[in-house]
Amino acid sequence: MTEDRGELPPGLALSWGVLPVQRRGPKPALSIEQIVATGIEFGDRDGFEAISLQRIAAHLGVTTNAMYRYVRSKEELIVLVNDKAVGLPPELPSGWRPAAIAWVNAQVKLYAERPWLLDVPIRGAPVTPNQLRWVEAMLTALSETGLSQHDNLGCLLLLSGYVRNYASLARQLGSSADAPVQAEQVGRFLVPRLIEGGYPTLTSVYLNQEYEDGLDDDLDFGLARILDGIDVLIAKR
Amino acid sequence: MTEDRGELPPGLALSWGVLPVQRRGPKPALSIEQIVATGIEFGDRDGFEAISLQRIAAHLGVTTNAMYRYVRSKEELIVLVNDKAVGLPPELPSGWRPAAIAWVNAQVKLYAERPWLLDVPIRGAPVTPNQLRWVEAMLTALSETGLSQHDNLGCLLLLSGYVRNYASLARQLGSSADAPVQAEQVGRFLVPRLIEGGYPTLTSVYLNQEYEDGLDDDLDFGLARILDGIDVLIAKR
DNA sequence: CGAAACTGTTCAACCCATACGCTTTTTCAC
DNA sequence: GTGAAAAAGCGTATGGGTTGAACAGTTTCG
Repeated sequence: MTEDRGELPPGLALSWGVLPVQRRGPKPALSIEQIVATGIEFGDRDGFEAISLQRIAAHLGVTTNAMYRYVRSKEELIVLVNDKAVGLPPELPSGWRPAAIAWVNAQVKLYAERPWLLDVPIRGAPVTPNQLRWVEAMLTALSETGLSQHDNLGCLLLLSGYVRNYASLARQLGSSADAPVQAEQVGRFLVPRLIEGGYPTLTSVYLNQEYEDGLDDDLDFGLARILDGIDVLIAKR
Repeated sequence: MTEDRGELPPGLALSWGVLPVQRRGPKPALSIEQIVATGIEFGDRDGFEAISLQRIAAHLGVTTNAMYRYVRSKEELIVLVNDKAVGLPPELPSGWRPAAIAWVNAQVKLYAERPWLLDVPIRGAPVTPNQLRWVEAMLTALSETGLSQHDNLGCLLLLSGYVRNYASLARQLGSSADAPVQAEQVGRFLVPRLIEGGYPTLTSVYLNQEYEDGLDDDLDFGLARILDGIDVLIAKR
């Protein structure tokens, strides 16, 4: 009856709602939901670094170590917070291409709303419920391409990697108020060294200020490349 | 004369060899090179977690806080260690397509040799010397496509995101000895929940064990998609 | 020589994690 | 039914790790 979650990766069982059966002893003062919700709250307010066991414990009126009755480690907590914060994917339009565009844009929006999600270290393949909802949504949209499951997985890997990369860059360049200032400062430091160090192409990139303009275009650009590439594959088979 | 590195991101100045000028006072007992080399040593031997200021300090016969005379923070240390460990890119063959393939494979090899590089959190766009060598190499290879610099940057973003994602997945699935066992265990846990939870596509993916076979094929697959997508763009312009 | 500047150490705070001990509640034997 | 044992909960104590402030020793410049 009691699931043997000994060997499972941190957060897997808990994210699916499998909690260790408790048979005797005092009632828990807290709940996982409460803890995770507090973690998200702190993340939204003060960023990823603010999600600490100590802070959550203090906020809930408990000592830090009481947390370890609910999660095995901070890593497990982060996995749970991440899955909850990711939430559910939107309804995708029909047609794999519009669906892919909608899916990518939804993720970009998500990362814009909760930038700290980009700071969550990636442990490996997604296994938690909400993450898998996103995967499932895109995978079913891709199923109409007629490609093999294997190929569809490859396409998914391509898309998800791209979104994350793009969102990470967009956060650095675009979001915060002093970002342009900082970017300019970096440029002033970097350009002379690029010139002297033998980085001709990068030098011209920086001098043309290619990195500054329209990030929205960049998103569509890379996405179009990927989708065209998939199209080529579909035509080929 | 003294560069104002106050506003620069951590590790930027140091990675380019700009150290604060020292005029009087005792000679430093250590050097940045020494510290970074020790960090890489620990990373290679025991993984990313083993790179700690305390350990490095102990190994070099100093107290932990003496480290802060050399680096501003652990983050800065990690940036330096990362750049050094990344090293120089290989010579790329001529032709942008072969060059891209070689570039991607070289990175995959790098990540296979130093898996802990995948645990280094990504702060944003690359700015350190060796990282930029890689960027420069690929960018010059792409320059023969006749695309705009802007487009070339988009292609690069595509490729680098893909490599990292792929390598991260490959590490999880393929490397360690007990990985298959763990994967199977995850599958046993997950499949019933996928069935009941309404994940039909993922269920079939797991049942067909699509995730197990040939990762090398996957690398080539996604890469081919990207390159085909770029090809389409070139033809279009 | 004296003062300025840089060195490294000590002290202190916060965070993650483990071990142990006390209390509470359930279970089961009598 | 009742009471003791078992197990779960929380707190205290302890230790490794990152970070910063305050302090004392050293070297070099003026």
